[in-house]
Amino acid sequence: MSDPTRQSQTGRTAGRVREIDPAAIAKHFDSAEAEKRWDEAWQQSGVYRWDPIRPRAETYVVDTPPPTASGSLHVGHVFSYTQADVMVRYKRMRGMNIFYPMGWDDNGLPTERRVQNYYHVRCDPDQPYEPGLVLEEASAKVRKQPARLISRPNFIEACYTLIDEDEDYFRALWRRLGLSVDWTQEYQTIDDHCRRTAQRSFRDLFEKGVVYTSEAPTMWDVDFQCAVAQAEVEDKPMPGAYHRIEFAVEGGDGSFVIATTRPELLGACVGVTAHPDDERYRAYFGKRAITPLFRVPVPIFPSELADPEKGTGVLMVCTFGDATDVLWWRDQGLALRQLIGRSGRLVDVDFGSPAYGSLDPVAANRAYAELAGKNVKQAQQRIVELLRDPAASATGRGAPLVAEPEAIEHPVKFYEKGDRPLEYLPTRQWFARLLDRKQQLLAKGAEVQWHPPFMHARYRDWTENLSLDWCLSRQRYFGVPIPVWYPLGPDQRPDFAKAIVAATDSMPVDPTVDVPPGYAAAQRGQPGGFVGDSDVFDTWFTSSLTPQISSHWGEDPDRHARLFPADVRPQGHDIIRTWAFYTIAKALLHEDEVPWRHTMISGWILDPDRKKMSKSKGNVMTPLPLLEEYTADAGRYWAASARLGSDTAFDEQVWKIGKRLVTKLFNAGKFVLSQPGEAHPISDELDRSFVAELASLTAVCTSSYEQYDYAHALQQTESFFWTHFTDTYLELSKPRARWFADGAIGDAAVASGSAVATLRLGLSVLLRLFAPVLPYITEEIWSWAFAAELAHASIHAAPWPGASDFAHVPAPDDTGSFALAVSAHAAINKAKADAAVSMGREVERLVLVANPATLARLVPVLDDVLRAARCQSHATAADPSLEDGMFTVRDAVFVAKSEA
RNA sequence: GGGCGUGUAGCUCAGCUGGUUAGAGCAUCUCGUUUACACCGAGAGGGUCCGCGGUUCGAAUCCGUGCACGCCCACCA
Repeated sequence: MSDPTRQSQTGRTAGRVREIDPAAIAKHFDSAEAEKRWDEAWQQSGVYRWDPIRPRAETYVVDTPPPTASGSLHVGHVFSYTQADVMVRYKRMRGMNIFYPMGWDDNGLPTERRVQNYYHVRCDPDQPYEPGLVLEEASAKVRKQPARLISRPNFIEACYTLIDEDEDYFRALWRRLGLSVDWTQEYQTIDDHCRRTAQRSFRDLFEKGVVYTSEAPTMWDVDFQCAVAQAEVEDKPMPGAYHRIEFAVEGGDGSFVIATTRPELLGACVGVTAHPDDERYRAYFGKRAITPLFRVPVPIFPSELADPEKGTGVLMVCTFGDATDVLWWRDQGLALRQLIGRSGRLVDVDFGSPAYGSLDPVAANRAYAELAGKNVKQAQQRIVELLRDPAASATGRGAPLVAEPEAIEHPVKFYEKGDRPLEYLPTRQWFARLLDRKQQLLAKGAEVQWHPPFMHARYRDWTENLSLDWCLSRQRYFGVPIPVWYPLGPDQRPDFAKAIVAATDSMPVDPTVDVPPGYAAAQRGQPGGFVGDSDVFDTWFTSSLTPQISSHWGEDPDRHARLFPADVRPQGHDIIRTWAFYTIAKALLHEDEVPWRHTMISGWILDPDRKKMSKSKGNVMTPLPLLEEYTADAGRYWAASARLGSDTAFDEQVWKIGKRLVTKLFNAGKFVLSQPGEAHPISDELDRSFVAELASLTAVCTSSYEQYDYAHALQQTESFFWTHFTDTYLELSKPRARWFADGAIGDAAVASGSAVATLRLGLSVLLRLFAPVLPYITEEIWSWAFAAELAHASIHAAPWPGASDFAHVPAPDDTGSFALAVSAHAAINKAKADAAVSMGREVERLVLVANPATLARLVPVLDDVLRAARCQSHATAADPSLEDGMFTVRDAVFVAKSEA
């Protein structure tokens, strides 16, 4: 189909060209009608269908980003998905067999949240399943009441219902936008196939010893009650305060004051540290401090990580205030005094127990009773009051709080979707070992070609600075279950070291429902029986497998070989550290491969004030009204005008320009294809020099696209189309093109045929250069004549323009001829503008001035210039002072309007 | 604190490996209806290419440096 040797050539076709009847074509382009019609035609003809038979080398595989359909739809989606589609369309026209799937990322929190809000429900795993439960969108009245509690299976059903609706909406947008997706290759990250792929991935990593489970302090969101990975954490500046609290040194020899922003963790204090060189505290190293209020002795140790400049230079180590606390706790083998529970409230503890070892358990427990059950904020408030009481002192020298809290602003870690600061809680989680593979991760990242290249730095920086293994498990409901069971001992305690991973052929499994091999269902939860892991995977665990999901890794080796690694991953720069990183990690861990050879990184759409668009700011633009007003092609034009990787302020003006271009193409197409003519070879100097310009434009566009620089190709094509084609060549060749209709014979017929053939070649090439960006209008015009004439039913399956389009056109005698004609034409235009006459006004006579060499070179195209200007007679004058290629006009006399 | 990017006309942006007088579109102004297009055409005005220093016959472009803006990462006592 795309074999260039089978391509017929405009201008070579024998006999009359197939012209259209301009009257049969609407005055204006009805974009809405055309978009609907062509979308249907494309789906029917299957132009975007992947051919599973063609070899890998001819295949271009796209690892499409699966959108979160439950998220809000805005112009940013149009932006980045169009940029990818433009590249895909180019590759398709280059003859590549395109694999371009669409997935939906339904897993996880965004969907759960949307279901909770939409139906005003909460998932409660203890509720019984209600078969056939039908939920409705919650009314304002219902929303005022407490959310309805529904069972986990009901909740998951509700998720499925809603994502189906959301996906329909997205699908409609993608179709409207003209994304050349192969809709037979669709997946949902929650469907059986994806769950199987994710669980298979886990099993493979388990067998390779890459994943492990451990109970360790993990970042924890107290609202979602869920573990969080390093990649999902962001810092927010928060107001806080230094609280200066006096500790005693055991044995009565001294005291010191620590500064802390988290006084509520005083009861969780397990140590005290200062810099080894800090003279103020050197004497205390090796001794024990006594905490005020709770009177617990804790070791005092030196640490390089303590900053003498910060606070008072000495600080309390708690389980756990921050990441450094976790480090110290591990390195020093400190006690574990976990005060903060999973819900973010302080749990009950006994300060008299050996784990706490208070010297005055009664007083400690009395104080702590004031805090237990409170959340962090409330506890902080209360403990500050308690610390103002001199009786709480560990030194007996007055209130432990030695100064009023000093307000500061400091960065605090949040889950990116969370509302309250993260806590570190010791919980059992599954992890993937990444820290010991940094070098390989960096090497794979360097193997990928990043577009633009500087985006590679983000990947590199993130990988180099990685400090935690990947926490894979999440305490959520709507996700892919971790396919693991644990044997229960006689005491009903799970043996985590003997995890039973589901067999590949049983996947997908839900361990909370399915039974592990060798056990009976009745043994669930029984002594000597088993228990299923109730957690699900981090959503990235599944979405990092999109290349393998598409290639049917582990299921269809032939397909996998044809589709993996993919050729290109389009995505946003905000998810380099997550999606790109984890995808590279997975490909490395499973097969020691890169997941794709190229990645194209789109920028963001900012609002006109250069602020990021977000739902909460209320500055989100929805795309459909824009597409209605300006056409889908115009929206694509806007998206394709922006270079990869650069954030772009939304500018409706660009949509307007896009629409103007569409209209112009429509009109130019109508004109060119309505010229009748004998299809003579392209012979005239003007025509040949125009074709030479066209060929060089084509070469520029091709090389730009090869570098993923679609924006440059578009800009060049647009500028050529407007200035060289419509403003100039069309005008210059128009008189000759019309000769045929006037019954020209002999040389005139040849000259006329040359013009018509050139117009058609120009249009055909320009349409194809525009086709990746403007699929609708180009297809529309293509269908008028070229589809039959050039034997490619769809422009999107037509070959990308190249040497074979120009091979039959002889080179011009002077490659500068066209530029000279443009320049001379412009000089006459200026004379008309200066005289305030219309461009169509006939010229009785004029004098064309240029330097002698330029005048001589102009001769072969002079007639075309003069005819286009409606010039009855002329003279030339030499002015050696003028630069090469420059013209001016003198003594122009115009035919009076009434006569004309 | 580390890294990346950006800075060109009133606005949005092109200007590749250095090469005459720096470009486009929009906006402004003037003129013009011409059988593809008034959803149009022709023309004009408008710039210390962020500052400073350097390399060079020649710098928007290369080097150094400073400034401004944006982003990523680190910084949580």
